[in-house]
Amino acid sequence: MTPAPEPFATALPANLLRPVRGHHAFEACVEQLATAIRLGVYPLGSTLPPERDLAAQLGVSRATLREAMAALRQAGLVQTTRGRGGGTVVTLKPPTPSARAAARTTPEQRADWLDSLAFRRIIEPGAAAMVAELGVDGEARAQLLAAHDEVAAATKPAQYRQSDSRFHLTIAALTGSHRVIEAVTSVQATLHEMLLAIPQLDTNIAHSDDQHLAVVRAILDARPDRARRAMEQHCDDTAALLRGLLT
Amino acid sequence: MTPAPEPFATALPANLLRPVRGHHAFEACVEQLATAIRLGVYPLGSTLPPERDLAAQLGVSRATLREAMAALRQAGLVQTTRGRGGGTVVTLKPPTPSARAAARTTPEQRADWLDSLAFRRIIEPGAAAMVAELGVDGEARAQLLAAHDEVAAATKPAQYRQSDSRFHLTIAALTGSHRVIEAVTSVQATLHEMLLAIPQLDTNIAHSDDQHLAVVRAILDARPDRARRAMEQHCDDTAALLRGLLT
DNA sequence: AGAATTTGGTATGAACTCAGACCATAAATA
DNA sequence: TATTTATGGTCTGAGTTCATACCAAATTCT
Repeated sequence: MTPAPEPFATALPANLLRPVRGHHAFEACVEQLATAIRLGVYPLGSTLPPERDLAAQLGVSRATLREAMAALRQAGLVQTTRGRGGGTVVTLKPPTPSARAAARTTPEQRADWLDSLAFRRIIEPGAAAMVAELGVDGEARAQLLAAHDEVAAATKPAQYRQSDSRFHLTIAALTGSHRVIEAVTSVQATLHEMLLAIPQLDTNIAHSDDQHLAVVRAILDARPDRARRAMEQHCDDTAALLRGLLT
Repeated sequence: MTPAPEPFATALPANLLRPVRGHHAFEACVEQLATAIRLGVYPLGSTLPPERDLAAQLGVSRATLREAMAALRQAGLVQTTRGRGGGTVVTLKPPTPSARAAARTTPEQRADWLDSLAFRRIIEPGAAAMVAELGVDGEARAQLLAAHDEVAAATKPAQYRQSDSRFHLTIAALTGSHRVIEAVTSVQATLHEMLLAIPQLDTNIAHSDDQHLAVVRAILDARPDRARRAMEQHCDDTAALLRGLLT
Protein backbone atom coordinates (compact mmCIF):
# COMPACT_ATOMS: atom_id res chain seq x y z
CA MET A 1 0.00 0.00 0.00
CA THR A 2 1.16 3.51 -0.64
CA PRO A 3 2.24 4.96 2.65
CA ALA A 4 0.32 8.04 3.61
CA PRO A 5 2.51 11.06 2.85
CA GLU A 6 4.24 12.21 5.98
CA PRO A 7 3.01 15.66 6.95
CA PHE A 8 6.56 16.76 7.57
CA ALA A 9 9.61 15.64 5.69
CA THR A 10 12.25 17.08 7.98
CA ALA A 11 13.81 14.67 10.37
CA LEU A 12 14.40 16.49 13.67
CA PRO A 13 16.05 13.38 15.09
CA ALA A 14 15.08 12.42 18.57
CA ASN A 15 18.03 14.07 20.25
CA LEU A 16 15.29 16.07 21.79
CA LEU A 17 14.38 13.54 24.42
CA ARG A 18 16.44 14.03 27.49
CA PRO A 19 17.05 11.43 30.17
CA VAL A 20 14.28 11.75 32.63
CA ARG A 21 16.48 11.58 35.69
CA GLY A 22 19.93 10.60 36.84
CA HIS A 23 19.41 7.39 38.72
CA HIS A 24 20.32 7.12 42.32
CA ALA A 25 18.90 10.18 43.95
CA PHE A 26 21.42 10.05 46.72
CA GLU A 27 24.37 10.22 44.35
CA ALA A 28 22.86 13.27 42.75
CA CYS A 29 22.49 14.83 46.18
CA VAL A 30 26.10 14.16 47.02
CA GLU A 31 27.14 15.75 43.77
CA GLN A 32 25.05 18.84 44.21
CA LEU A 33 26.04 19.40 47.79
CA ALA A 34 29.69 18.71 47.13
CA THR A 35 29.82 21.16 44.26
CA ALA A 36 27.81 23.71 46.18
CA ILE A 37 30.40 23.50 48.90
CA ARG A 38 33.33 23.59 46.56
CA LEU A 39 31.80 26.50 44.66
CA GLY A 40 31.61 28.39 47.90
CA VAL A 41 27.84 28.51 48.16
CA TYR A 42 28.39 27.19 51.65
CA PRO A 43 31.72 28.66 52.70
CA LEU A 44 34.16 27.00 55.04
CA GLY A 45 32.87 26.99 58.59
CA SER A 46 29.29 27.79 57.71
CA THR A 47 26.39 25.59 58.76
CA LEU A 48 24.26 23.86 56.17
CA PRO A 49 20.48 24.16 56.43
CA PRO A 50 18.79 21.50 58.61
CA GLU A 51 18.37 18.12 57.01
CA ARG A 52 14.62 18.54 56.71
CA ASP A 53 15.03 21.78 54.78
CA LEU A 54 17.76 20.46 52.54
CA ALA A 55 15.70 17.41 51.74
CA ALA A 56 12.82 19.63 50.74
CA GLN A 57 15.04 21.86 48.62
CA LEU A 58 16.48 18.90 46.81
CA GLY A 59 13.09 17.32 46.41
CA VAL A 60 14.18 14.19 48.16
CA SER A 61 13.15 12.28 51.25
CA ARG A 62 15.08 12.84 54.40
CA ALA A 63 16.25 9.25 54.40
CA THR A 64 17.85 9.71 51.03
CA LEU A 65 19.37 13.03 51.96
CA ARG A 66 20.93 11.46 55.02
CA GLU A 67 22.66 8.87 52.91
CA ALA A 68 24.18 11.72 50.97
CA MET A 69 25.21 13.49 54.14
CA ALA A 70 26.86 10.34 55.37
CA ALA A 71 28.91 10.26 52.21
CA LEU A 72 29.94 13.89 52.60
CA ARG A 73 30.83 13.25 56.20
CA GLN A 74 32.92 10.25 55.26
CA ALA A 75 34.64 12.30 52.56
CA GLY A 76 35.65 14.81 55.20
CA LEU A 77 33.74 17.69 53.64
CA VAL A 78 31.48 18.28 56.62
CA GLN A 79 31.08 17.49 60.28
CA THR A 80 27.84 16.97 62.13
CA THR A 81 26.72 17.66 65.68
CA ARG A 82 23.40 16.96 67.30
CA GLY A 83 20.91 19.00 69.24
CA ARG A 84 19.55 22.46 68.89
CA GLY A 85 22.13 24.82 67.50
CA GLY A 86 23.88 21.82 66.12
CA GLY A 87 23.84 20.84 62.50
CA THR A 88 26.29 20.15 59.75
CA VAL A 89 29.21 22.49 59.24
CA VAL A 90 31.58 22.71 56.29
CA THR A 91 35.11 21.63 56.99
CA LEU A 92 36.26 21.20 53.41
CA LYS A 93 39.72 19.82 53.42
CA PRO A 94 41.46 21.07 50.27
CA PRO A 95 39.37 19.86 47.34
CA THR A 96 39.75 16.10 47.07
CA PRO A 97 43.29 16.28 48.43
CA SER A 98 45.12 13.85 46.22
CA ALA A 99 42.45 11.49 45.05
CA ARG A 100 41.80 13.75 42.10
CA ALA A 101 42.97 12.98 38.60
CA ALA A 102 42.03 9.46 39.56
CA ALA A 103 39.37 9.20 36.90
CA ARG A 104 40.75 9.73 33.45
CA THR A 105 38.62 11.94 31.28
CA THR A 106 36.59 9.87 28.90
CA PRO A 107 35.67 11.10 25.41
CA GLU A 108 32.05 11.56 26.46
CA GLN A 109 33.22 13.65 29.35
CA ARG A 110 35.26 15.74 27.00
CA ALA A 111 32.34 16.21 24.66
CA ASP A 112 30.11 17.18 27.54
CA TRP A 113 32.64 19.73 28.70
CA LEU A 114 32.85 21.32 25.28
CA ASP A 115 29.09 21.41 25.17
CA SER A 116 29.05 23.14 28.50
CA LEU A 117 31.48 25.78 27.24
CA ALA A 118 29.25 26.44 24.24
CA PHE A 119 26.20 26.74 26.43
CA ARG A 120 28.03 29.00 28.80
CA ARG A 121 28.86 31.40 26.01
CA ILE A 122 25.16 31.92 25.52
CA ILE A 123 23.83 31.91 29.02
CA GLU A 124 26.35 33.94 30.98
CA PRO A 125 26.60 36.85 28.55
CA GLY A 126 22.83 36.71 28.28
CA ALA A 127 22.50 36.89 32.04
CA ALA A 128 24.89 39.83 32.24
CA ALA A 129 22.95 41.70 29.58
CA MET A 130 19.68 40.95 31.34
CA VAL A 131 20.93 42.30 34.63
CA ALA A 132 22.22 45.43 32.92
CA GLU A 133 18.83 45.87 31.35
CA LEU A 134 16.92 45.32 34.56
CA GLY A 135 19.15 47.75 36.37
CA VAL A 136 20.60 47.28 39.84
CA ASP A 137 19.29 49.11 42.85
CA GLY A 138 21.23 49.85 46.01
CA GLU A 139 21.04 46.38 47.52
CA ALA A 140 21.87 44.57 44.32
CA ARG A 141 24.58 47.07 43.52
CA ALA A 142 26.23 46.35 46.83
CA GLN A 143 26.06 42.60 46.27
CA LEU A 144 27.60 42.91 42.85
CA LEU A 145 30.42 45.13 44.03
CA ALA A 146 31.08 42.90 47.01
CA ALA A 147 31.28 39.85 44.79
CA HIS A 148 33.69 41.62 42.50
CA ASP A 149 35.88 42.86 45.33
CA GLU A 150 36.07 39.33 46.62
CA VAL A 151 37.47 38.09 43.34
CA ALA A 152 39.84 40.98 42.98
CA ALA A 153 41.14 40.45 46.48
CA ALA A 154 41.62 36.72 46.18
CA THR A 155 45.19 35.55 46.23
CA LYS A 156 45.36 31.80 46.60
CA PRO A 157 44.15 29.80 43.58
CA ALA A 158 41.55 27.82 45.51
CA GLN A 159 40.17 30.98 47.03
CA TYR A 160 40.15 32.63 43.64
CA ARG A 161 38.19 29.75 42.19
CA GLN A 162 35.47 30.03 44.79
CA SER A 163 35.22 33.77 44.55
CA ASP A 164 35.07 33.59 40.80
CA SER A 165 32.20 31.13 40.95
CA ARG A 166 30.41 33.28 43.45
CA PHE A 167 30.87 36.29 41.22
CA HIS A 168 29.24 34.58 38.28
CA LEU A 169 26.50 33.13 40.44
CA THR A 170 25.80 36.55 41.88
CA ILE A 171 25.16 37.96 38.43
CA ALA A 172 22.88 35.06 37.70
CA ALA A 173 21.04 35.57 40.96
CA LEU A 174 20.50 39.23 40.09
CA THR A 175 18.47 38.23 37.05
CA GLY A 176 15.91 36.83 39.46
CA SER A 177 15.15 34.02 37.05
CA HIS A 178 15.18 30.50 38.44
CA ARG A 179 16.04 29.02 35.09
CA VAL A 180 18.94 31.39 34.53
CA ILE A 181 20.28 30.70 38.00
CA GLU A 182 20.04 26.99 37.46
CA ALA A 183 21.73 27.19 34.09
CA VAL A 184 24.65 29.23 35.40
CA THR A 185 25.00 27.01 38.43
CA SER A 186 25.21 23.97 36.24
CA VAL A 187 27.72 25.61 33.96
CA GLN A 188 29.89 26.73 36.83
CA ALA A 189 29.79 23.29 38.36
CA THR A 190 31.04 21.77 35.14
CA LEU A 191 33.69 24.45 34.89
CA HIS A 192 34.79 23.50 38.38
CA GLU A 193 35.11 19.87 37.36
CA MET A 194 37.27 20.84 34.43
CA LEU A 195 39.56 22.95 36.53
CA LEU A 196 39.96 20.10 38.98
CA ALA A 197 41.04 17.86 36.15
CA ILE A 198 43.48 20.43 34.77
CA PRO A 199 45.16 21.79 37.85
CA GLN A 200 48.03 23.62 36.26
CA LEU A 201 46.03 26.52 34.96
CA ASP A 202 44.70 27.91 38.16
CA THR A 203 47.33 30.54 37.78
CA ASN A 204 46.94 31.31 34.10
CA ILE A 205 43.33 32.12 34.47
CA ALA A 206 43.76 34.58 37.26
CA HIS A 207 44.37 37.69 35.19
CA SER A 208 40.77 38.07 34.16
CA ASP A 209 40.07 40.77 36.70
CA ASP A 210 39.95 43.39 33.97
CA GLN A 211 37.19 41.47 32.27
CA HIS A 212 35.25 41.07 35.47
CA LEU A 213 35.57 44.77 36.08
CA ALA A 214 34.38 45.56 32.56
CA VAL A 215 31.31 43.42 33.12
CA VAL A 216 30.54 45.11 36.43
CA ARG A 217 30.96 48.57 34.95
CA ALA A 218 28.72 47.82 32.01
CA ILE A 219 26.06 46.46 34.32
CA LEU A 220 26.20 49.43 36.65
CA ASP A 221 26.07 51.78 33.68
CA ALA A 222 23.03 49.91 32.40
CA ARG A 223 24.66 49.03 29.08
CA PRO A 224 23.33 45.57 28.16
CA ASP A 225 25.26 45.19 24.95
CA ARG A 226 28.51 46.19 26.50
CA ALA A 227 27.89 43.82 29.38
CA ARG A 228 27.20 40.99 26.99
CA ARG A 229 30.34 41.67 24.98
CA ALA A 230 32.49 41.88 28.04
CA MET A 231 31.16 38.61 29.41
CA GLU A 232 31.47 37.01 25.99
CA GLN A 233 35.08 38.03 25.85
CA HIS A 234 35.62 36.56 29.28
CA CYS A 235 33.97 33.28 28.36
CA ASP A 236 35.87 33.07 25.10
CA ASP A 237 39.22 33.58 26.76
CA THR A 238 38.54 31.03 29.46
CA ALA A 239 37.20 28.58 26.93
CA ALA A 240 40.21 28.98 24.68
CA LEU A 241 42.51 28.17 27.56
CA LEU A 242 40.50 25.15 28.59
CA ARG A 243 40.07 23.78 25.09
CA GLY A 244 43.76 24.03 24.55
CA LEU A 245 44.51 22.04 27.65
CA LEU A 246 41.94 19.32 27.14
CA THR A 247 44.19 16.49 26.13
CA MET B 1 30.94 33.34 72.31
CA THR B 2 31.96 35.54 69.44
CA PRO B 3 31.05 33.75 66.24
CA ALA B 4 33.95 33.23 63.94
CA PRO B 5 33.81 35.84 61.20
CA GLU B 6 32.21 34.40 58.13
CA PRO B 7 34.70 34.35 55.28
CA PHE B 8 32.10 35.81 52.96
CA ALA B 9 29.47 38.31 53.90
CA THR B 10 27.29 38.02 50.82
CA ALA B 11 24.27 35.84 51.22
CA LEU B 12 23.79 33.95 47.94
CA PRO B 13 20.65 32.30 49.27
CA ALA B 14 20.29 28.64 48.61
CA ASN B 15 18.04 29.05 45.62
CA LEU B 16 20.96 27.40 43.96
CA LEU B 17 20.01 23.87 44.91
CA ARG B 18 17.70 22.43 42.37
CA PRO B 19 15.42 19.44 42.88
CA VAL B 20 17.38 16.41 42.10
CA ARG B 21 14.66 14.78 40.09
CA GLY B 22 10.95 14.98 39.40
CA HIS B 23 9.54 12.03 41.24
CA HIS B 24 7.75 9.35 39.40
CA ALA B 25 9.84 8.58 36.39
CA PHE B 26 6.86 7.36 34.49
CA GLU B 27 5.01 10.66 34.88
CA ALA B 28 8.05 12.47 33.57
CA CYS B 29 8.10 10.13 30.58
CA VAL B 30 4.46 10.80 29.87
CA GLU B 31 5.13 14.51 30.01
CA GLN B 32 8.10 14.41 27.73
CA LEU B 33 6.50 12.18 25.18
CA ALA B 34 3.23 14.08 25.24
CA THR B 35 4.93 17.41 24.70
CA ALA B 36 7.22 15.95 22.07
CA ILE B 37 4.12 14.81 20.23
CA ARG B 38 2.26 18.05 20.69
CA LEU B 39 5.32 20.05 19.65
CA GLY B 40 5.42 18.05 16.48
CA VAL B 41 8.66 16.23 17.13
CA TYR B 42 6.67 13.13 16.27
CA PRO B 43 4.12 14.34 13.75
CA LEU B 44 0.66 12.89 13.32
CA GLY B 45 0.82 9.45 11.75
CA SER B 46 4.49 8.88 12.41
CA THR B 47 5.78 5.87 14.32
CA LEU B 48 7.59 6.34 17.57
CA PRO B 49 10.92 4.57 18.06
CA PRO B 50 10.67 1.04 19.50
CA GLU B 51 10.06 0.83 23.20
CA ARG B 52 13.54 -0.45 23.89
CA ASP B 53 15.09 2.54 22.12
CA LEU B 54 12.80 5.05 23.74
CA ALA B 55 13.51 3.59 27.14
CA ALA B 56 17.21 3.98 26.51
CA GLN B 57 16.82 7.55 25.27
CA LEU B 58 14.82 8.52 28.31
CA GLY B 59 17.22 6.73 30.61
CA VAL B 60 14.47 4.59 32.01
CA SER B 61 13.70 0.89 32.23
CA ARG B 62 11.41 -0.57 29.66
CA ALA B 63 8.89 -1.44 32.33
CA THR B 64 8.61 2.17 33.33
CA LEU B 65 8.44 3.37 29.77
CA ARG B 66 5.59 0.99 29.09
CA GLU B 67 3.58 2.45 31.91
CA ALA B 68 4.02 5.81 30.25
CA MET B 69 2.98 4.39 26.89
CA ALA B 70 -0.11 2.91 28.47
CA ALA B 71 -1.03 6.35 29.72
CA LEU B 72 -0.51 7.91 26.30
CA ARG B 73 -2.57 5.17 24.74
CA GLN B 74 -5.35 5.69 27.21
CA ALA B 75 -5.22 9.41 26.55
CA GLY B 76 -5.77 8.70 22.89
CA LEU B 77 -2.49 10.25 21.78
CA VAL B 78 -1.11 7.05 20.26
CA GLN B 79 -2.13 3.62 19.08
CA THR B 80 -0.07 0.49 19.29
CA THR B 81 0.17 -2.61 17.12
CA ARG B 82 2.28 -5.70 17.60
CA GLY B 83 4.68 -7.63 15.49
CA ARG B 84 7.37 -6.66 13.08
CA GLY B 85 6.59 -3.40 11.34
CA GLY B 86 4.25 -2.65 14.17
CA GLY B 87 4.91 -0.12 16.85
CA THR B 88 3.29 2.92 18.29
CA VAL B 89 1.90 5.56 15.96
CA VAL B 90 0.77 9.08 16.76
CA THR B 91 -2.97 9.64 16.47
CA LEU B 92 -3.15 12.88 18.42
CA LYS B 93 -6.74 13.90 18.68
CA PRO B 94 -6.78 17.71 18.78
CA PRO B 95 -4.82 18.71 21.88
CA THR B 96 -6.86 17.78 24.91
CA PRO B 97 -10.08 18.46 23.05
CA SER B 98 -12.22 20.19 25.60
CA ALA B 99 -10.77 19.05 28.86
CA ARG B 100 -8.40 21.97 28.71
CA ALA B 101 -8.81 25.13 30.74
CA ALA B 102 -9.83 22.69 33.42
CA ALA B 103 -6.97 23.60 35.69
CA ARG B 104 -6.99 27.25 36.65
CA THR B 105 -3.59 28.89 36.46
CA THR B 106 -2.14 29.22 39.92
CA PRO B 107 0.12 32.12 40.87
CA GLU B 108 3.15 29.82 40.94
CA GLN B 109 2.29 28.69 37.45
CA ARG B 110 2.10 32.26 36.35
CA ALA B 111 5.45 33.06 37.93
CA ASP B 112 7.02 30.05 36.29
CA TRP B 113 5.67 31.10 32.95
CA LEU B 114 7.12 34.58 33.28
CA ASP B 115 10.40 33.03 34.27
CA SER B 116 10.31 30.89 31.19
CA LEU B 117 9.74 33.93 28.99
CA ALA B 118 12.74 35.66 30.53
CA PHE B 119 14.91 32.61 30.03
CA ARG B 120 13.70 32.28 26.48
CA ARG B 121 14.80 35.80 25.69
CA ILE B 122 18.33 34.74 26.49
CA ILE B 123 18.51 31.27 25.11
CA GLU B 124 16.74 31.49 21.78
CA PRO B 125 18.46 34.63 20.54
CA GLY B 126 21.70 33.12 21.78
CA ALA B 127 21.05 29.96 19.84
CA ALA B 128 20.26 31.89 16.68
CA ALA B 129 23.46 33.88 17.00
CA MET B 130 25.44 30.72 17.62
CA VAL B 131 24.10 29.04 14.51
CA ALA B 132 24.82 32.13 12.46
CA GLU B 133 28.34 32.09 13.79
CA LEU B 134 28.87 28.40 13.13
CA GLY B 135 27.54 28.76 9.61
CA VAL B 136 25.15 26.38 7.91
CA ASP B 137 26.27 23.97 5.26
CA GLY B 138 24.06 22.47 2.54
CA GLU B 139 22.30 19.92 4.70
CA ALA B 140 21.67 22.27 7.56
CA ARG B 141 20.66 25.01 5.18
CA ALA B 142 18.05 22.77 3.68
CA GLN B 143 16.68 21.83 7.08
CA LEU B 144 16.42 25.43 8.14
CA LEU B 145 14.68 26.50 4.96
CA ALA B 146 12.31 23.56 5.13
CA ALA B 147 11.41 24.38 8.70
CA HIS B 148 10.74 27.96 7.75
CA ASP B 149 8.65 27.04 4.73
CA GLU B 150 6.59 24.81 6.95
CA VAL B 151 5.72 27.69 9.23
CA ALA B 152 5.05 30.06 6.39
CA ALA B 153 2.76 27.55 4.73
CA ALA B 154 0.79 26.69 7.82
CA THR B 155 -2.79 27.79 7.80
CA LYS B 156 -4.71 26.25 10.66
CA PRO B 157 -3.73 27.49 14.15
CA ALA B 158 -2.89 24.05 15.50
CA GLN B 159 -0.71 23.31 12.51
CA TYR B 160 0.94 26.68 12.84
CA ARG B 161 1.73 26.00 16.48
CA GLN B 162 3.49 22.74 15.67
CA SER B 163 5.41 24.16 12.77
CA ASP B 164 6.47 27.12 14.83
CA SER B 165 7.81 24.84 17.56
CA ARG B 166 9.60 22.78 14.99
CA PHE B 167 11.15 25.88 13.52
CA HIS B 168 12.58 26.97 16.82
CA LEU B 169 13.69 23.47 17.69
CA THR B 170 15.43 23.18 14.34
CA ILE B 171 17.52 26.24 15.07
CA ALA B 172 18.38 24.80 18.45
CA ALA B 173 19.34 21.49 16.88
CA LEU B 174 21.63 23.27 14.45
CA THR B 175 23.73 24.53 17.33
CA GLY B 176 24.67 20.92 17.98
CA SER B 177 24.72 21.56 21.70
CA HIS B 178 22.78 19.18 23.90
CA ARG B 179 22.28 21.80 26.56
CA VAL B 180 20.99 24.37 24.11
CA ILE B 181 18.61 21.86 22.60
CA GLU B 182 17.33 20.88 25.99
CA ALA B 183 16.87 24.48 27.04
CA VAL B 184 14.92 25.41 23.92
CA THR B 185 12.82 22.28 24.15
CA SER B 186 11.90 23.09 27.70
CA VAL B 187 11.08 26.67 26.81
CA GLN B 188 8.95 25.66 23.87
CA ALA B 189 7.11 23.14 25.97
CA THR B 190 6.22 25.82 28.49
CA LEU B 191 5.20 28.13 25.68
CA HIS B 192 2.94 25.40 24.43
CA GLU B 193 1.31 25.10 27.82
CA MET B 194 0.68 28.79 27.91
CA LEU B 195 -0.91 28.83 24.51
CA LEU B 196 -3.18 25.98 25.53
CA ALA B 197 -4.34 28.00 28.49
CA ILE B 198 -4.91 31.12 26.42
CA PRO B 199 -6.57 29.83 23.30
CA GLN B 200 -7.77 33.07 21.84
CA LEU B 201 -4.46 34.30 20.62
CA ASP B 202 -3.58 31.56 18.22
CA THR B 203 -4.56 33.99 15.54
CA ASN B 204 -2.85 37.11 16.85
CA ILE B 205 0.48 35.45 16.96
CA ALA B 206 0.45 34.24 13.44
CA HIS B 207 1.84 37.32 11.77
CA SER B 208 5.37 36.70 12.93
CA ASP B 209 6.47 35.25 9.63
CA ASP B 210 8.46 38.39 8.87
CA GLN B 211 10.44 37.89 12.02
CA HIS B 212 11.06 34.25 11.27
CA LEU B 213 12.25 35.22 7.86
CA ALA B 214 14.56 37.85 9.27
CA VAL B 215 16.10 35.26 11.56
CA VAL B 216 16.62 32.80 8.75
CA ARG B 217 18.17 35.43 6.51
CA ALA B 218 20.54 36.59 9.19
CA ILE B 219 21.62 33.03 9.88
CA LEU B 220 22.18 32.23 6.23
CA ASP B 221 24.12 35.47 5.82
CA ALA B 222 26.24 34.51 8.81
CA ARG B 223 25.34 37.64 10.76
CA PRO B 224 25.23 36.58 14.41
CA ASP B 225 24.27 39.95 15.82
CA ARG B 226 21.51 40.47 13.37
CA ALA B 227 20.21 36.97 14.03
CA ARG B 228 20.20 37.63 17.74
CA ARG B 229 18.35 40.91 17.36
CA ALA B 230 15.78 39.41 15.06
CA MET B 231 15.09 36.56 17.44
CA GLU B 232 15.05 38.93 20.37
CA GLN B 233 12.45 41.01 18.64
CA HIS B 234 10.42 37.90 17.99
CA CYS B 235 10.62 36.76 21.60
CA ASP B 236 9.78 40.21 22.89
CA ASP B 237 6.68 40.50 20.74
CA THR B 238 5.42 37.06 21.67
CA ALA B 239 6.17 37.69 25.32
CA ALA B 240 4.36 41.01 25.29
CA LEU B 241 1.26 39.36 23.91
CA LEU B 242 1.38 36.56 26.42
CA ARG B 243 2.09 38.76 29.40
CA GLY B 244 -0.85 40.92 28.48
CA LEU B 245 -3.19 37.98 28.39
CA LEU B 246 -2.05 36.32 31.57
CA THR B 247 -5.03 37.09 33.79
C1' DA C 1 16.20 24.02 87.38
C1' DG C 2 12.68 22.65 84.23
C1' DA C 3 10.12 22.95 79.93
C1' DA C 4 10.07 23.79 75.19
C1' DT C 5 12.28 23.69 70.83
C1' DT C 6 15.46 22.64 67.35
C1' DT C 7 18.26 19.40 65.41
C1' DG C 8 20.25 14.93 64.12
C1' DG C 9 19.48 9.49 64.57
C1' DT C 10 16.64 5.31 63.77
C1' DA C 11 13.04 2.16 62.12
C1' DT C 12 9.36 0.23 59.15
C1' DG C 13 6.27 -0.95 55.46
C1' DA C 14 4.62 0.63 51.02
C1' DA C 15 5.44 2.13 46.42
C1' DC C 16 8.35 2.70 42.54
C1' DT C 17 11.94 1.33 39.43
C1' DC C 18 15.23 -1.72 37.48
C1' DA C 19 17.34 -5.49 34.87
C1' DG C 20 16.78 -9.41 32.53
C1' DA C 21 14.54 -13.13 30.76
C1' DC C 22 10.92 -15.09 28.20
C1' DC C 23 6.33 -15.10 25.39
C1' DA C 24 3.27 -13.62 21.30
C1' DT C 25 2.48 -11.57 17.01
C1' DA C 26 3.16 -10.11 12.42
C1' DA C 27 5.99 -8.66 8.70
C1' DA C 28 10.07 -9.68 5.85
C1' DT C 29 12.92 -12.92 3.77
C1' DA C 30 14.77 -17.31 2.08
C1' DT D 1 5.72 -22.10 2.63
C1' DA D 2 9.04 -22.05 6.38
C1' DT D 3 12.25 -19.31 8.85
C1' DT D 4 13.98 -15.27 10.58
C1' DT D 5 13.42 -10.95 12.77
C1' DA D 6 11.54 -6.79 14.79
C1' DT D 7 8.30 -5.47 17.72
C1' DG D 8 5.07 -5.23 21.71
C1' DG D 9 3.41 -8.05 26.11
C1' DT D 10 4.37 -10.36 30.56
C1' DC D 11 6.69 -11.91 34.72
C1' DT D 12 9.83 -11.84 38.77
C1' DG D 13 13.09 -10.72 42.40
C1' DA D 14 16.15 -7.24 43.96
C1' DG D 15 17.34 -2.61 44.96
C1' DT D 16 15.91 2.47 45.87
C1' DT D 17 13.24 5.80 47.61
C1' DC D 18 9.43 7.50 50.16
C1' DA D 19 6.47 8.89 54.00
C1' DT D 20 5.85 8.86 58.61
C1' DA D 21 6.47 7.93 62.75
C1' DC D 22 9.38 8.05 67.06
C1' DC D 23 13.98 8.56 69.79
C1' DA D 24 18.11 11.29 71.54
C1' DA D 25 20.83 15.26 72.33
C1' DA D 26 21.73 20.07 73.08
C1' DT D 27 20.40 24.85 73.26
C1' DT D 28 17.16 28.46 74.59
C1' DC D 29 13.48 30.22 77.13
C1' DT D 30 10.61 30.59 81.48
